[in-house]
Amino acid sequence: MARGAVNLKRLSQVLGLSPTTVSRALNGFPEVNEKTRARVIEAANRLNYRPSASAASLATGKACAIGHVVPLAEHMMINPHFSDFMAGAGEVYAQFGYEMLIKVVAREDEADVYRDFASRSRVDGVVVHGPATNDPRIPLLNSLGLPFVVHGRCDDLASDYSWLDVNNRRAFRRATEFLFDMGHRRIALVNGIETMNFAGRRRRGYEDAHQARGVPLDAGLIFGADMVEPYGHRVAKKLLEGDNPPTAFLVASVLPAMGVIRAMGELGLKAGADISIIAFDDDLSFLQAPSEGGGRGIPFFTAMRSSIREAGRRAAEILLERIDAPANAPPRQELWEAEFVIGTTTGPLRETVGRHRVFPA
Amino acid sequence: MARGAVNLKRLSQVLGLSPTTVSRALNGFPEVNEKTRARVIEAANRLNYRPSASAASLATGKACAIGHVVPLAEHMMINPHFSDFMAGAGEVYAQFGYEMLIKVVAREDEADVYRDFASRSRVDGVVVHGPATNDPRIPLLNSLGLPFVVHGRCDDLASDYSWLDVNNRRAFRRATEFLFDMGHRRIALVNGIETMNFAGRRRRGYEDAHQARGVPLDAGLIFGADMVEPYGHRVAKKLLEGDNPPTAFLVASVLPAMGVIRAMGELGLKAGADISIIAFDDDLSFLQAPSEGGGRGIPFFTAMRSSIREAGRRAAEILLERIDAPANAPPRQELWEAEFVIGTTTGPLRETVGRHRVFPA
DNA sequence: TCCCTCTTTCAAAGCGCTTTGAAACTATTT
DNA sequence: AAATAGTTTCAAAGCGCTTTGAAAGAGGGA
Repeated sequence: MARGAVNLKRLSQVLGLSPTTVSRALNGFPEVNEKTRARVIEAANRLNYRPSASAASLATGKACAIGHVVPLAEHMMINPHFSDFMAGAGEVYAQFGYEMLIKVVAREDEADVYRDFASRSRVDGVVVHGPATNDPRIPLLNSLGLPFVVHGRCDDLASDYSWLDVNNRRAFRRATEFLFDMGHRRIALVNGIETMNFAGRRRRGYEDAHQARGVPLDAGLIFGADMVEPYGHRVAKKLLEGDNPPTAFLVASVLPAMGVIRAMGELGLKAGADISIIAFDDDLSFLQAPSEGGGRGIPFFTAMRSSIREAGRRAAEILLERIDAPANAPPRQELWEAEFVIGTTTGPLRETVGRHRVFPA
Repeated sequence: MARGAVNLKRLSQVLGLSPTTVSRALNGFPEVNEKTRARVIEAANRLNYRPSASAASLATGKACAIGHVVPLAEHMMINPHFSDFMAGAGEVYAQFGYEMLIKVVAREDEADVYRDFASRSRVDGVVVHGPATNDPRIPLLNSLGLPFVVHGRCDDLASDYSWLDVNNRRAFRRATEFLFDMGHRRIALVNGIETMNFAGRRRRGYEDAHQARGVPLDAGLIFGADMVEPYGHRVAKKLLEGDNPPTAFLVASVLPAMGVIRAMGELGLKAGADISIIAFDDDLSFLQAPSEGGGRGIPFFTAMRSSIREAGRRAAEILLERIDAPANAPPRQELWEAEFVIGTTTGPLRETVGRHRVFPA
């Protein structure tokens, strides 16, 4: 405690009341006279009284904090997708008087951190990021009795835990079919890392569409890696300079999609006219131009869009709800549909798509 | 505390020792027999004992947590620069057993949060992000007695507080002179928001170079906004389509620099050959291609480079050091020089830079 | 007036840890 | 054997809050 800060004892002395009454008055208990309560609140504000967090935690057993574990690894590092999610969650925490506790650790230490969170009662719950198939964290957290919510899902038999996810499979199926409808047949899939569960679903959606339309899959058009800008650039450059290039790209994030755009720029190709691109758009805040006059202009990318920030908000709400709910409450599971927005990066198939074409006059 | 978790009392009963001795044994006090200590540690591991965080905080007055306040506003939201910094800081915290506590609040509530942090002793120190000129947070934190370190500086008379900053002025002067040396005379400055202190310094560096070389400034070439991708795109498009376009761009971050690249691609211009670009590169992790074979390849952007993640690490170290240091210890101040790396986006001035040029064969 | 109920306040006992000051035990010296 | 010093352990008192169970005060009915 900062030196000289006023604590409950001192405040109650000043008021000529017992600590009990003061505590109750401030915490909204009904059995305290409204006149007394007003007096207490006034004095608390005047003396700038704030209850010690650790003392309150110790007494109540509640930490009023939510933990987020961030793997230190290269992939799934603190990336823009992640931090936008956090920003959304943080808003909700602040609103409900919770703290957000972030721990950056090597992946192999993640389980330890959860155990630590649970037994040291540092947090009341955690958000699980980037679930893999059959992620060991779910059974661990269940056995620890620590409330949690998963951003994403672990497998199709969404079993006994709460999650919030986007219907990635349907979104990618729909986007693929949209490109088919535009006449495209060779569509590159620039996917995220396939160990991440959501990437697998996206691929399945892409495959679903091919199967439904009877278009054969070409393994040479499917890629998976961290969703960073240079990845998109590298893949696009390689494909577009190679033989039999694709006429469209389906990209897992706007970051690699920007890389694809860059590669096309270098080759003199124009998005929409020469090559079509659809990106999954998490509505990342740092890519949005400050809205001039309110509404958003016509989007650049044709995209499957779902705000990851909004997902962060909702995940936080679900978690707080579960923390207050009885332990046997049924898990909450939400599947969101991505919005499909048409921007400037898609167009009908052109007859001749050569490489190093002269820029159209 | 999780139900059934073993606490100090239980552990000491099991061992047949007093809580005092067990606590001292685990905390490395010298006055405990090494044999006893070994026995205690073994039992603690076996029973999976972990001291309660809040109880320890309450008893010691130390929170073992560092606070970061993130304004909810549009600019200086959780952006990639910010989160890379956090990742670096988080590594250091984890290493020293500290927690990172993040609070997302509206800017006008920031002072309240600091007061709260201090009087509720939730954190032992804070990191101040994005200082403005004469930032009110510095006197506030000083008066609260809460240790802090500033990422950046508030004014040139770097007074009585600890900070870590990059020599932005020199970096931008040097980059501008580099472009002058290449023959460029009309150089656009795509700066960050000028209320941020660092943006002012960058502008001054740009102006220094002009003055030193006797090149007149053109206010029509200077811009300031949030460092997002569409900003660079918008400015570049406007300038390059206008009369008397610049031949080079000096950009405050790789994000808007990517926007500039995109605009150039749309106009059929090639970076380096047609237009030169130098960006300030914070070494953002999500823009780095995974290093194949260890070393980093030839960089795309010619850039002033300084790892913001490394800055996060160092800032955390400085803060932890200050927390342990006596209150009257002199502040720590570090000024880093940015590295200048030559990539593919700069080249000598071309005679004729038209617009909508045909892509070179 | 007395008794009963309802409202309002309080004293005291934790929550689980650290830390002070003292006690018990050992080893060394007189 | 007694005194001294050094080592090792402990009982007890907090840290600042919440919460239980009880006491005091107020109001109403007999």
